[in-house]
Amino acid sequence: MKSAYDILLERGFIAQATHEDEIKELLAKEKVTFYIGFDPTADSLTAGHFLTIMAMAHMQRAGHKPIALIGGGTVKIGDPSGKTDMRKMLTDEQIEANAERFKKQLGRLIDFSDDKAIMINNADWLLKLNYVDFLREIGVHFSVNRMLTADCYKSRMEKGLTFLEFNYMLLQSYDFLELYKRYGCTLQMGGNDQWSNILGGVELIRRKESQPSFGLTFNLLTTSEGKKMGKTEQGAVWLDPEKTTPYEFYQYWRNIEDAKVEECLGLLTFLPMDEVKRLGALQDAEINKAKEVLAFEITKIIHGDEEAKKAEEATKALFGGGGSNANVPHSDYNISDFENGKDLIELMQETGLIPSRSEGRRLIQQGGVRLNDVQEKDFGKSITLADFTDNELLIKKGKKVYHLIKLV
RNA sequence: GGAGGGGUUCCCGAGUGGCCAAAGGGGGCAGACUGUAAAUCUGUUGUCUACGACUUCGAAGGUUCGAAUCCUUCUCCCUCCA
Repeated sequence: MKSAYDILLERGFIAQATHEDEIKELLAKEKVTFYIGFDPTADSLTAGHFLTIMAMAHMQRAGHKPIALIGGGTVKIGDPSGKTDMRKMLTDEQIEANAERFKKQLGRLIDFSDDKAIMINNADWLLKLNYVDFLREIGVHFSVNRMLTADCYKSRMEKGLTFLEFNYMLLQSYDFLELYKRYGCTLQMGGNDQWSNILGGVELIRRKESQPSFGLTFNLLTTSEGKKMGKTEQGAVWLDPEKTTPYEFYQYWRNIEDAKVEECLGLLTFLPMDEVKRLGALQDAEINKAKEVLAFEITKIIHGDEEAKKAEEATKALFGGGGSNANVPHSDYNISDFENGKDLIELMQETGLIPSRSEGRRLIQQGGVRLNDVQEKDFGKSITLADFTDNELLIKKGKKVYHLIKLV
């Protein structure tokens, strides 16, 4: 049987490891307790977190025990790694609310029943630390000189780095030590941007406990241009269906660039690797089939089978190939709303297709709006019942954004 | 604490009295080409009751016929010195 390490390697997760051979051996013969941290900076996890959660799931399936560490304490500091600016400060209430939502979302992907996994918040120990004691016990083991050479601080050396943020590494390292002592956690994993922070913890455990511990990082999802993936023009791709609907979520992955299809299939689905390779090898227009599979599988993992099917159905209806309109993004209106005509731009604004009337005008003038697939060039257009077909009016914005108006 | 330099539209960054709703780039949106891809080209990118009006250049006052530009106070940031 393949070890968890082999699986992660094969699927393309592994970026760096502190002790490759030892970790490989350890994961092959022992049940390992490992942890990944999530700072509750927003009220939902994002597609970026999804990658690490998948790694966690693979590990759990291979028999290891995950600890999902909610960073209720560390979030108050803010990780400067890879950030060009300091983060906004969050209030205690926000942090708590965010942490609650993280818990729910993680619970969907990781099995926390029967002590198969642990979820814990580092606020439990970080918030009661005594400053002087902490400096004497932990701070003494860190060299400022070495910290400053860390890659993750480089960009901040020009823009400025506060002492607050500079301490982030110490706190994360302390977390690892704490989890090591509490649960015998010997492995920390995370995105590759966490490398320095993870190393800090490994070294701290070696110095304080004279014991080995390990770190492993994952490749981050980036576009072929090297930008972070999981972001759209509207912001991040969220795992919360209220922030990013399953349909939008599906569409995001359906529109992934060709070069990333195989990588994403490996990282973000549970499909067997030979299937991943087969799909990834498809060429030209054929690769769209692979993208359909990718979008469906990922949506299924996050939102469940039913929502994935709905998203797929809606996509078929909109982009050709039949299917019913039932699951297309839509708004319900009364017949009376259109009896005297309703301004098209106003309607588009109400459905969220456009943020302002000016935007609507531009869009229409540039030929970016279609009503039931007929281009509309008149920005003063008033929609009446005559514009509906079978009580439905499909508004298309650009090539990919649809909204259905239903009369009820 | 002292000296100096700054805060401009989503971001970076020009602009030192009217020609400024503000150059240029990035990003976004739309059009063309396509495969719901990438790349490329074109247009566009404050708001509105739209050939005009209104609100924007850290904040509040002031000078002026007229201010992003000048003055005053405040505030935040950066650099050098201590």
